[in-house]
Amino acid sequence: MKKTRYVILGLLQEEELSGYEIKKIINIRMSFFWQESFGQIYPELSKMKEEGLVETTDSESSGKSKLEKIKYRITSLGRDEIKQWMESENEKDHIRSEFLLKMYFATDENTIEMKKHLEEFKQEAEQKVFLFTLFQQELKRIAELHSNHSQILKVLDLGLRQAQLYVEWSTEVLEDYEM
Amino acid sequence: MKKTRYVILGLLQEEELSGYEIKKIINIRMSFFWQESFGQIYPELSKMKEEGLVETTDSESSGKSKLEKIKYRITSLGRDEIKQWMESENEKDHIRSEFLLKMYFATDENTIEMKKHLEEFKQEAEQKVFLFTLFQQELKRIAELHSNHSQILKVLDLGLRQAQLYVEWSTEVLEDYEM
DNA sequence: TGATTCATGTAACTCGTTACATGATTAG
DNA sequence: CTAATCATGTAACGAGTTACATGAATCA
Repeated sequence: MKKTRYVILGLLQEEELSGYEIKKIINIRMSFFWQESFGQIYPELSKMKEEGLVETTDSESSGKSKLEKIKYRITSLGRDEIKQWMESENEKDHIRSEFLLKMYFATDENTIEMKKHLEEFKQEAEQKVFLFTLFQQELKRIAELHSNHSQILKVLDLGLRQAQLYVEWSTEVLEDYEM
Repeated sequence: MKKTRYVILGLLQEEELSGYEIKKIINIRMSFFWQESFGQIYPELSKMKEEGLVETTDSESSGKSKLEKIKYRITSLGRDEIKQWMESENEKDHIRSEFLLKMYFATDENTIEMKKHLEEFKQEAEQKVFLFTLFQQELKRIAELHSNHSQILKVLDLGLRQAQLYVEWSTEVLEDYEM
């Protein structure tokens, strides 16, 4: 079952956001366990507005900008919806890693290519370690502002440790390849 | 782009298998980084047979059984196809964890539910640690038989360590909840 | 004997990505 | 001034799941 609405409602719980901003946040902060595309987000926002789960904030206050940035706000109906979801059973995780699939099937004939894939995998993991560390420090600084920052920090902590594991593992495998 | 054919070809590299067996192997051994459904596997096998990437082994040798179990064998064309794939760029990983999504959005109001979800998550991770350990021991025993067992062991090792990380992390978070 | 598992396959449907169209704004 | 980014939206397509149908074999 489609979960797009819950990601959106979850983010709107904290602050008013536009579709574009929602996409950006998912991309940057949630990419290690979730992803959504514009083709899902925009239609879902319209649908949820019709259903009364969100509403648009008609803040044309700063009249200078003609850039049509539509900010959404969660309604109490929306809060009910997300609360109900929170209590529901979780769907089984869905994971697909083409790299691990190749790794699993690789033979002696593929050593050269696999080394390349491994190095790329390692680099990506290092990137993630870097980004997560940054984001973590930023969140810790402003931990008082929002009520659920401690939750986000916990998820982030898992993401960081997972990325670190990936770095360690790929380093080990690469060393093994050199011998 | 659809990857079903590569999983199938990868498994057929090692041994002759039926569609049902392919599904089972993916479910048990590869579930932490890949999944496929019957609705993908069976049509893909037919298509690949037409394309000449696989062929059926008409072994009606043991005439007693009428159970129509169709075993597939990889052809040299199929081996070319998988080799080409091995050299190609990897698609970005695709991951969806409804549990982590809930964790990310949880507030004080959801503490009771989240504890339940956390315990379930922990249990599943413990199950994985158990299963991966078993499978690893079995593979190590027969490591000589197949050429690419060392690769599988490496992937399995990552899966195991990841599952262990999940157990540690959820234990910590649960302890945090108790206070 | 009846339930469960083994085994193959298809059709309908939902989900999700990609490509495209449009136009404003900002950075170099 | 031009490229990149911001911003919204839709249509078409492809991927993937689920439900169903069928029937043999095994287990209790």
